Amino acid sequence: MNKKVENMTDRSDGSFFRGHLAPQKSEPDIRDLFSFELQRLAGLSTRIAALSIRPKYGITAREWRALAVLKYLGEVPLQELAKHSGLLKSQMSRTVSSMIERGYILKTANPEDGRSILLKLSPEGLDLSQAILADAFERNENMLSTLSHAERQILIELLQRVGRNSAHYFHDLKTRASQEDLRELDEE
Amino acid sequence: MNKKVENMTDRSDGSFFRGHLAPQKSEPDIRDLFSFELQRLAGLSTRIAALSIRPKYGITAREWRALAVLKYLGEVPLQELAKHSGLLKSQMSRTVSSMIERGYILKTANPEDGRSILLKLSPEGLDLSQAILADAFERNENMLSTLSHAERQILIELLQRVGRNSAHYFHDLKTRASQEDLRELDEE
DNA sequence: GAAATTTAGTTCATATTGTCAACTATAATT
DNA sequence: AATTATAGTTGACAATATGAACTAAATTTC
Repeated sequence: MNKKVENMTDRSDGSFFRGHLAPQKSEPDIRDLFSFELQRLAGLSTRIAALSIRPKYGITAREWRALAVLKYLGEVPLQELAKHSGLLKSQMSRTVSSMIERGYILKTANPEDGRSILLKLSPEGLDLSQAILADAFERNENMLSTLSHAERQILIELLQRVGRNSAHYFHDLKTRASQEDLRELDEE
Repeated sequence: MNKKVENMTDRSDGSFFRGHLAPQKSEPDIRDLFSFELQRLAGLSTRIAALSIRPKYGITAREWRALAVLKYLGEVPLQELAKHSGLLKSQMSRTVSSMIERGYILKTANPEDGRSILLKLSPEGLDLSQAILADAFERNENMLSTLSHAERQILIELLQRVGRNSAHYFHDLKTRASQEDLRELDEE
């Protein structure tokens, strides 16, 4: 739960504390940027995952992610799966059809909507996703081993909150952008 | 519609590891995985950045990152710049040569090593990186607006620690992998 | 109830990114 | 001197991302 994090010193300019330089009246620096650190770590995490998943299971990280997401979703249309995985439906469509070919995902017609399909894991897909998930937890354990248990919970919780907040922000940005596009068309 | 899913994205107590809630019966679930949340957020952040940087400055996020990293590094060889940006030297070489063509980065020979080059920002590159950095801080502000300033500090510190720790882990993994490759060769 | 609009999914085209190996030219080691 | 290692560049290719065109089936509108 999320209260215990108050009462730390804020810098009034809103920038982050930087471990490497003593900040007095410092200029903006990319090392102070949340998204920079985020991207570097995400890239690292991708490389770590690829190192263990690809050679061992003959599957890409994205394919595996689709399986693992489908595992908790149960049986859903493609669009739903794409949304929860953070992919476009076009990407998900390809990913899924490759997983169907290999027998990890089963596809049935949606009785309630003829345009839609229902996807779920096959028994093989379930086994595979579980096996890889176990590996993934081990990798995460190693990545996070420098943090205490409490710190891990805080980290994940903060990431989730930022994730939800950023999703809203992104949606607003896109909406605003397309409105501006329309205005420009008008002016021409 | 599907009912297996609802109320899972948002657990009311805000805790992440469902194992603590229902330790006995819960199977591993990808939503419990740090790297999953990390990747989703990083993807979002990429899209948000692209939305604001690309159309406005005619530069990709990666190119900009190179400029911004170079800004704090000063004048360094390419390898050094690549390492701090989390890119391979081959990627950085391409990125840099495009930035040189456009006049944002200056390249001089390294007097101490004929193989190496020294890179630094041109005045134009400095201006550009500063302008984009200001935008980036604004974007981050919006992404993080749900957190208190103290929480932001904690988040970035935790990310930095995990980043350092994961870099070591990755290095170990790679070393181990190539040793295994060697063993296999021996056995043949 | 026919026409127009919207939606789910597939496919195509294209751009970007990531990875690795070959290649050059220097430098360092033996 | 010969070998080996390193810095950077380049080529080839796989993976990823984005958007738009297309189909078929809903849904809405008149």
